[in-house]
Parts: sequence; C-alpha cells; structure tokens
Amino acid sequence: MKVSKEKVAEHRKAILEAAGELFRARGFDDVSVSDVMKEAGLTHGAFYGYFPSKEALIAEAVSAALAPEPAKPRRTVADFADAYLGTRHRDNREASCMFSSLGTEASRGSDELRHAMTQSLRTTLDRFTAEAKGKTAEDKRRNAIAAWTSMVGALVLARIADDEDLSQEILREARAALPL
Amino acid sequence: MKVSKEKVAEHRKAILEAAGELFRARGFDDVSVSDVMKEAGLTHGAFYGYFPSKEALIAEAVSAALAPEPAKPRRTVADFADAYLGTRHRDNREASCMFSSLGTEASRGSDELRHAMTQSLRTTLDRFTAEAKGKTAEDKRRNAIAAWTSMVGALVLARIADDEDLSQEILREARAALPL
DNA sequence: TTGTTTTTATGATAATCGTACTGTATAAGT
DNA sequence: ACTTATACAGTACGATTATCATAAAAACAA
Repeated sequence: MKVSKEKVAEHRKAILEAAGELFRARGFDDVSVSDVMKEAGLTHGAFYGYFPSKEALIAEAVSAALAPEPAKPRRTVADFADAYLGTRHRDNREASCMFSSLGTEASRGSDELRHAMTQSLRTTLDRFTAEAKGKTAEDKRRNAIAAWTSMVGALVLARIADDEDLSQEILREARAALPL
Repeated sequence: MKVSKEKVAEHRKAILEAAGELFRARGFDDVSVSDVMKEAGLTHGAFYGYFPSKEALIAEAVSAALAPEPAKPRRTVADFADAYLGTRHRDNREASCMFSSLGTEASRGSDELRHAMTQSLRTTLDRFTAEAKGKTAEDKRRNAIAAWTSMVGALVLARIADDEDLSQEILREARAALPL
C-alpha cells in the first residue's frame, strides 16, 4: 500500500540507520538486505524502491553515518580521543567509528564508498591539526596524522586481541602517547 | 585418484598459501572455497579432505601467514617500518600484513583466528619494544604500542584514501612520527 | 611382481542463502 | 472518484558451502 511522504522519509532514514548499525556490528557481507529491512521494520521486497542495490545502500549508509550531526556540541580533540580509545567505544561496535569497524573492508569497496570516507578523513585530519602539538604547521600536521592513524590502529588491534589486559593496555598506552 | 604423501603435503601447503593470498587481496567473504582450490590447482570437492570447513581454513591460513619464516634474515624495526609504510606494501595486498588487510574482519572472526592474531601481536610488540625510543622500560613499551598502532592505522587509511597525494602523505608523515 | 587395500581427486548434487524482480493489494494524493 | 506510489509476498536466479559416489593411483602385503 502507498504510505505518506513523511512515512517514506522516515522509512528511508530507518533503513539507513539500521544499515549503518548492522554493517558496523557485523560487516558488509554478513548483513543481508533482508536483515536491514527487518531491523528497519519493513519487508525485503520494499528495499528496491529505496535503493537500486546493496552496494548503493552501503555507500549511502556509510556517508550518512560519517556526516557530522549538526546538533552535537563540539568537543576538544583530547576529549574525543579519550572516548575513542575507551572500552565503551571498543565494545559498542554498532555505534562506533567507521574506519575502525569497517576500514579494511572499505578499502576494497566501491569508489563512492572510498570517496565518502576520504572526505571524512580529510575533515578529521584538519580538525586534529588545529589542536595537535608542534611549533610549525608541518609539525602539527604530522602529529595530527600520527594521532589519527594510531587511534584507528589501536582500536582495530584492541578489538582483535582476545586478552582483555592486552586490549586495554593497547588503548591506554596509545592514548598516553598521542601527540595532542 | 590417490596421490603420494608428498603431493598431499604440497597440496595442503598450496591451499593454505592460495587462501592466505586471496583472503588478503579480497577479504574472507569475497573468496569462495572454490576460488581457493582453483588457485591451488585442485577442484572444489577435494577441499573437505583437507579442512572441515571454510572457517577452519581461515584460522589455519592466517596462522600460517603470520608464522615467521625461519630463513628470513632479521631486519631492524626501522627498516621494517620503512617497507611497511611504503607504497609497494600498500599496493601488494596479497602479500601484505594480516592486520592491515583483514584487521576489522578478523576482530569479528572465530576465537581461533583472534587467538592466532593475538599471539602475533604480542610478538610484534615485544620486538618493537626492544628497539623503541625511551629511557625506561615503560617508555619503550608505550612507544612500541604507539608505533605499531600507527603503522597499522596508517596502512588502513592510506588504502581507503582515493587520493594518491593524501595516501602518500599519510604513509610518509606516519613514518616520520614513529617513536623508533 | 602381482593382487589387495587404502586413500585421494573429481564431478555431480543437495541444501541453503542472497540479490534482485514482479504482481497485487492498498492507501495517499489530487 | 481517480491516479499514483508503496509495502508485501512470492519467485527466479545464481552462488556458496558441504556431501557423496566413483574412478584411479599410491601403499602395502604376499
């Protein structure tokens, strides 16, 4: 049956949100279109009225999840790093950073997906550069790159480690070493 | 037909090598058992005489690829870092580091897979600690963690970036900032 | 050497699952 | 009242994992 334009907009948003969370929690390949639609409260068949393919959904869902929320109060990079390298963020995969949850898969993804992530990468590095340690602009930029690469790598490694002590050590020491 | 014991050992090794390369190049989910067997020069049906399941293959293939080759001459960590953060390594996925090529997928993998990678992680951190900057043992360990997390993160991000300049900048600056 | 047993590779097949498409009922929008 | 657009259920098609019967060669014993 036909639904109102508001409902259509809600459904589209629900699909994107469900996809963003499920992909981060389980990866692109282990989440089916049917899983996403179920999570969004719709049936499988309705999907192709919203997106032409799963690949298109992936690109859009990641873009949507990377877009900064306008209402969000601006934190300092140091506060952001504390939260990023915390066990809460490590364990909350469905709401976590795209780079650390889907980074290696994304590098093999579509051009659209990689482009969206590259844009976000630039934004993050610029923000980090403004608050990084260093006297010259070059030093700040270098430290921003060192900080962001270490944060992403630390979260990836902390999630692989099957030893809680080692996992926490990685998060803690990576945080302490950040040139912020 | 039956084959000689030597052939069986060769076939097993070929399957593990093919799997290791294909998984790194394309990810666990986009490589089928049939793909692996074709690459190994065998047919699909023979697979289950060697491994009980694809999941078992993943764990063994990753373990095999992580095991250090005995014949390999020992490089310094600094030399290793130069090669690790080079474009050659970035572009040679099938022979590259497991953490940077399959890290986010591995974190969602089987216990066996994560355990094998954790062991390798420990070994790498110990090796880095011995050559890291720092006066105290704590400083060295912290810098080893900072270095390894940054290296893995840098390679992941450099592979996502769809802009060659940005990708190279990440590799170059991450290398320059390493506390080695 | 010769016959027997054991083991492996093959090709076919079963069972399952995923993506994408389609017809129909139904409700919104005009 | 009429047109349009959407959700649903069902289906087609292909791909994937795993199993099996058969053929064939190695391993072994006499």
